[in-house]
Amino acid sequence: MLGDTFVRIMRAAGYEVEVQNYVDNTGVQVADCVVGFEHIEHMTLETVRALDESLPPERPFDYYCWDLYARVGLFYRNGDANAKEDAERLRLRGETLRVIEEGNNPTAELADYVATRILDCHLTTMLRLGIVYDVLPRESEILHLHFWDKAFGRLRETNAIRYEAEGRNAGCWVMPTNLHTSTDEHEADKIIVRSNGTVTYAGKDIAYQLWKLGRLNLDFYYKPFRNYSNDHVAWITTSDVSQASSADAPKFGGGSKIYNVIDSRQSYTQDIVRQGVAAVAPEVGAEASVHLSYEMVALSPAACEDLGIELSAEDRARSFIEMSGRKGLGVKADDLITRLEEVAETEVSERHPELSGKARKETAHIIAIGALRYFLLKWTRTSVIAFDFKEALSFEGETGPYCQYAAVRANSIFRKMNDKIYSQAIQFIKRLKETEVAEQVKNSFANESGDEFWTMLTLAARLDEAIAQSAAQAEPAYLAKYTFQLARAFNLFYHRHRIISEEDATRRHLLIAIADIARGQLTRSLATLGIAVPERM
RNA sequence: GCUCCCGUAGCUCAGUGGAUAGAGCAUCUGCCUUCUAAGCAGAGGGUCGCACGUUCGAGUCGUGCCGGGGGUACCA
Repeated sequence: MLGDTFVRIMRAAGYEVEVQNYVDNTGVQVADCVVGFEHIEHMTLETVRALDESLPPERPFDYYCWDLYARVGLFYRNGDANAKEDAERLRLRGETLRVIEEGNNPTAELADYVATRILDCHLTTMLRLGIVYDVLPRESEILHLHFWDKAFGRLRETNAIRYEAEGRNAGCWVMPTNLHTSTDEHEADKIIVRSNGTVTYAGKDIAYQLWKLGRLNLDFYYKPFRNYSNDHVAWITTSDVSQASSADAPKFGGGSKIYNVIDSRQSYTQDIVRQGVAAVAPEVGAEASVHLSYEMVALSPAACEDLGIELSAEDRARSFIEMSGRKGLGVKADDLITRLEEVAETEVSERHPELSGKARKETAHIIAIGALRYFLLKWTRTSVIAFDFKEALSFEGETGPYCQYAAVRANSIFRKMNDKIYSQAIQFIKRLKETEVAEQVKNSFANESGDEFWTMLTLAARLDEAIAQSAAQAEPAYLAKYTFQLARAFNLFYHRHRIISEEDATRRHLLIAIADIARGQLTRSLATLGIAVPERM
């Protein structure tokens, strides 16, 4: 949500932006799902595929894997959530990870199926929120197309990493760093290549970021993955030349600046990655790679209760509880969106019984997405979001629907206004430079409403400034706050002035012009946040 | 230990060195014969964690302390 909105803001500010979604298809989470299928359920690619096809639409493959992943967490602990992980069972993960990385074996094929299906589900969920991607670089290609090998060579040449022959990290390639000092418990150096020869995420991300900056002189092969519309396809990387249609794909990567939208808990890893990138490509330096970090979305104690999760007395006293996929502790985006849509539909049906079922659903969807997007965007990136159902499902006060409502009210003025009154106002405003007209306007601004007019107009005029500032600070919350202020100002303006029925013609022309400007700016501001305005609400 | 972030109204949070520190929620009180009340107006509620410093001026910058959280994995 943060990344998508930042993209919209950057584009609105005039930048050319490419949207990538990194597909970590050789990582531990995929490996764990595969361990679940192979060693708990004793399934193969064929039976997993059959299972997938038999799943009901309300509990699709990603839901199944969410549950399975939590079961694997228990499996590693021999069924006791509080026990230590069993070293023997944990070895299954390591072996699975290694075999996946190696490729060309049944386990790797199963992993590929699982990762691809999860990705497909993920894109569908994101599309509900209005989020789309340009390219989906897969971690497996970073390895198979030798991105890593090349980056590895450069890291060695520049002495950014060194081989440890002995000690705790014997057999590993590590990157020395002074980002923090070492203790008995914690080594200062970061392991880039494990003693079994596999590469850590940090290593793969260094290679990936070098490609993103056009500093690797290698490229992926591409094939279409998802058709959003006729002119927008999300391309996925492949190492299989025969399947690729790279010639039809746009040119990806090679950016001058990259924003890596990653949880602040990964800031240490990102610092390491940036250090590695800067060592290999000193000409672009560390500034070219920005860690666009954000604090986590956690659960409020009340939300845990709503989810039926029992909390210790200690946890209940906390302001938030961290989500955990491994513990199955979290809110699934699809569930939340569906719930928001249901609540919105109830409201829409009450207010607009005349609308068709289809129109109600469409309106409810727009409101639900507006509510969710604003709810997640109103917090600054450094603030932990303690997710609360009551707050997230609220449509009043500082919310997306409040802002949408202001725009809907504005539009409804113009829907009810007859064309003649509107065109009169437009003609009048066009003649502003004429002395006589200017004099009339000046008089209208001179009375007690003048200040209100100016407040509304100057605030509306600051949209571009708000977008520029939001882009410069990489802080979507700034634009969210501005949008709310603009909506609030319009609601007050709407309340204070009758527009269509205003009898003083000059005053009416001005009210119409101001309302027209306000609704235009509000609509643009909302669109930049990825929030649409429904016909009615 | 080291390191990063947070501490502002009952709660959740904004706040770009500059005016009397602001929103939303919650509580209380008003306002629908009108372009939509998912709205508007009003009331109460503050030692901006503490101390010292820089400055004409500090919620904002610096130093130290106190409290909370994250990271410091051969996870990501």
